[in-house]
Amino acid sequence: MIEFNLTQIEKKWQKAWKDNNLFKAKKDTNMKKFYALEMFPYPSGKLHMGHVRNFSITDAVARYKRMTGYNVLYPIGYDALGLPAENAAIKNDSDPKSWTLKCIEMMKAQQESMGFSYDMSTLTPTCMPEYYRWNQWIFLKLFEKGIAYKKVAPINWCPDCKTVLANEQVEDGKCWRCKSEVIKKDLSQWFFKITEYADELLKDLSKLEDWPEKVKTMQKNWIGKSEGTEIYFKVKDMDLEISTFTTRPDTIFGITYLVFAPEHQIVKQLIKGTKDEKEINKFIKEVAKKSTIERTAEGKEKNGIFTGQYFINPVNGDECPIYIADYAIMDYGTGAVMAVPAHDKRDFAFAKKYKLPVKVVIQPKDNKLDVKTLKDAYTDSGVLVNSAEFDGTNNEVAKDKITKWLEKNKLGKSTVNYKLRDWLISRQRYWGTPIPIIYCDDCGIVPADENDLPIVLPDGAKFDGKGNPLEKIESFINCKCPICGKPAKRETDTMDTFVDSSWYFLRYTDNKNDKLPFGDNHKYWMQVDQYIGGVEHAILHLLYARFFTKALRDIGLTDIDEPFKRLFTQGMVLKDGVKMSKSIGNVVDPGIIINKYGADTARLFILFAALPEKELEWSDKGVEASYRFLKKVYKLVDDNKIKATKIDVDTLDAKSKYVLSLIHSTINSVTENIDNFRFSFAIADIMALTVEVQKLALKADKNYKIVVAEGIDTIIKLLAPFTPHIAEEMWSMVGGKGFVSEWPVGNEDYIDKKAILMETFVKDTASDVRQIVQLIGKTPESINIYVAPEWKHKIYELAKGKPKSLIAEVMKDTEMKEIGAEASKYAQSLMKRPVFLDVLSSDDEYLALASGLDVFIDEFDCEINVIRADESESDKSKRAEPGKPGIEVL
RNA sequence: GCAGGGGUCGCCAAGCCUGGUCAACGGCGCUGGGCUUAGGACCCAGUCUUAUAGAAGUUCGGGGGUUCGAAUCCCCUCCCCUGCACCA
Repeated sequence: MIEFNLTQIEKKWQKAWKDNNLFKAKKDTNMKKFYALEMFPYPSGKLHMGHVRNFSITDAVARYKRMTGYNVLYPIGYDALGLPAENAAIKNDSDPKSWTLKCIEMMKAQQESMGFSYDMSTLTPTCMPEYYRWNQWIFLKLFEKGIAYKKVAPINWCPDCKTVLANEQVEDGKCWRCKSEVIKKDLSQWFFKITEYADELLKDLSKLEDWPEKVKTMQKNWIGKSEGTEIYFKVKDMDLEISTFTTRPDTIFGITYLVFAPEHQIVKQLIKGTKDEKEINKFIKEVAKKSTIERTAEGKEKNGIFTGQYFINPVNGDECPIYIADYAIMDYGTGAVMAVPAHDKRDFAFAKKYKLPVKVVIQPKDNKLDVKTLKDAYTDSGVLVNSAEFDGTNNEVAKDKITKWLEKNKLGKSTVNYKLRDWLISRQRYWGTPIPIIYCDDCGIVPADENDLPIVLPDGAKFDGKGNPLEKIESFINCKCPICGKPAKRETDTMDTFVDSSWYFLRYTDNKNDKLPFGDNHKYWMQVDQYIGGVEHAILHLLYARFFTKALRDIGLTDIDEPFKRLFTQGMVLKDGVKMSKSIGNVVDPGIIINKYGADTARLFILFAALPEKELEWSDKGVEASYRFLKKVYKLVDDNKIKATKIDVDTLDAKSKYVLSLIHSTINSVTENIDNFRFSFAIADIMALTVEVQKLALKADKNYKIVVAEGIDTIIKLLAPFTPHIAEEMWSMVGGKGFVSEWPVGNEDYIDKKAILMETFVKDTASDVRQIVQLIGKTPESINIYVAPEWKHKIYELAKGKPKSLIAEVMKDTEMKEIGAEASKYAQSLMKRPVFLDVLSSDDEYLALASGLDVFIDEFDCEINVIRADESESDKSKRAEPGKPGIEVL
């Protein structure tokens, strides 16, 4: 057995690719382009299997597209700013920059060892001023436009660490690092006005035809558009108006109380001076203490308290109590909810708990609701009752009618509400893009001068985990006001790292530009033709990136309004049925796999073991199978170092004709499968072809060699997108010039259905013969094969495309529909043999078998006699008897 | 609760859109054999049940329907995963 050192081969070709600068995107904008992009990784320093899968898929696409003549841009980059680096710095008493850069080097080395075909010239980590200065530049433009703005907002604040925490960093209401209780705090924060784009972001989802439905749905839900009505209520005996939002204005006559979110500003005025003020404030404090997660986790139990105040329902003059309840949230709608217990499940539950009245205003068509027996809210449609002039109206119609009535009487208006909220980009952290804003005592909030960019993160920060290090660096904070020139203070908040990833794909098209974030070059490259990454980014990153593209369009930088033409979300990598994770301890280190089996093996396994969008179950056995396959191909090429030449089909015999057919039909199927992201099918096809070519290669005849060469040539090319290193190596072994660069095209003239038919005959017979030979354990001297005319059913290949019409004919002839079940059986019996046999003349069939038999002569080196069973009466006795496979070995 | 995706012959996993080449691709595993001192590797065959068989039977979560014919279409139902979740 031949030994081959895959790791050595891989190193050799990685160097060759690098030396030849093979993957640099070309400047020629006349070429058809393809922009392949993977979601750039956070530089943790180590690749995990998820990365390897992501990149292997993208690389296969990029390589395939290059081979089919596209000018491909396949960039590399790192999402290099962010918390982990800062935490590492705190832990190791170092600084985030050197830690990050070190990690990038390690990660890049691993990516190189996988042989991904990046255009290395695009590499710009987002932590470099050359990149983040453009974050600042864009911020200034967005500030000018009013898209970036500052407002006071409640955030999670850790009093010990003196910093904001992301929701994910709050565990059970406590800081994940120091375990002290996190408090809600109002802080002045920077936002991007993504809500202004809510409608467009929603509408344009329909443009994204090649996005997974799942992702589009998730975004749609996240934006959460809901059309409804804003209704105003007057507080009894007070000069206060309450605004509420509802999608059910049709139930307005059924209101029996109203709830406020505890944080609602009006609440203070409402309870001021009332006898229960203290108690109510206590309740509010308790709710505020709970984290959002805690508050919503229970799900069922609703808590509230009566304010002592009443409001007036304008449609009927009812006076109803005003409550404060934890199930009302400040972030949605107006923070106040009109409660209709009879027709809303939450209101119903709350009303039952606090013994509030329930009033039915919608009756279903079939049965009548009775307040006394009502077990839960009725939320379906029906006809209005107890609703004055609207009685008898269908509730869907009433929604509109009542809203119009409210509008006419200035008691409300139709409105649209979104769940989407503005994007809070302020971070009280060091390792992010400094927000280019200056605070001047005289001029107020002043944007930094564009010419002063970049505002660079200062060195010498101390990372002690207490607050934002930037706040302690005087040289950074102190500056001059760009307007009046007086001493002023710099903003110390930095930007959320999602800002970096919201437009990096644009920077890649023009990453050396020092005048603008990107230039005209992007017009040629954008949109990203294929974006590939994990589904975990379905909302945040992908929504931000879409928003950013639109915002950049509105500040005149581009005409594009959707960045990613096709999105592909790959499945997770599992081990033992669960996600690979450190805590479970089932992580497989890609580095170890690469060292042991080589990058090509890892890539092949990952692409072969599951369809890319499905979950991938890691299997060591599977990896070994992939390795064996590569070894097998390598041996095949090593044994047959011949160059492909032109083929004259007429000179070929049946066997080689068959293999030639298979070669070209495989080219077609592999091409189709890659186009449809079915890499595992494509690879299975290549494997099947390899087996056939290998068998043919065992023959000594020159005739075969031509086809074997063609097969090898094809296999190398087809494998190149998946296992590029070994493909290059084999390409050079057969004397190929340069690098594997051309995708093969299936030649229809070579695809010979008859040849395939012959093969199926031979294959069937061969398996029988082989078995007998193996049973005997010795090479036979002579083999007799008796062929019954109806012998083989496997002539479907030739009948391809015909069965349906044939069946139709049969059905017509026998008027099957009327005969019923009997006919069904009849049709089936017809379909199984006679019908298809008619497609072929029996001579063809016979010839097919006969001409395929040279295989045996070669394989067993014995005499073969083919006896056609129907040649004469006497031969019928020699027809295959039960127990014999129609073959006699002498 | 809402939304999305699934349940296929030991395991992984195709097929379903466009119903009949489906007992159902491929990989793994297992069994037998060839080759070998042996093992590994490699090669061949088998791997739902019955059967001498190229035959038949019973299968694609469960139930029902449409059809001459259903893994595939329709309805109901059970189970699993994923996302969002007291969104008014």
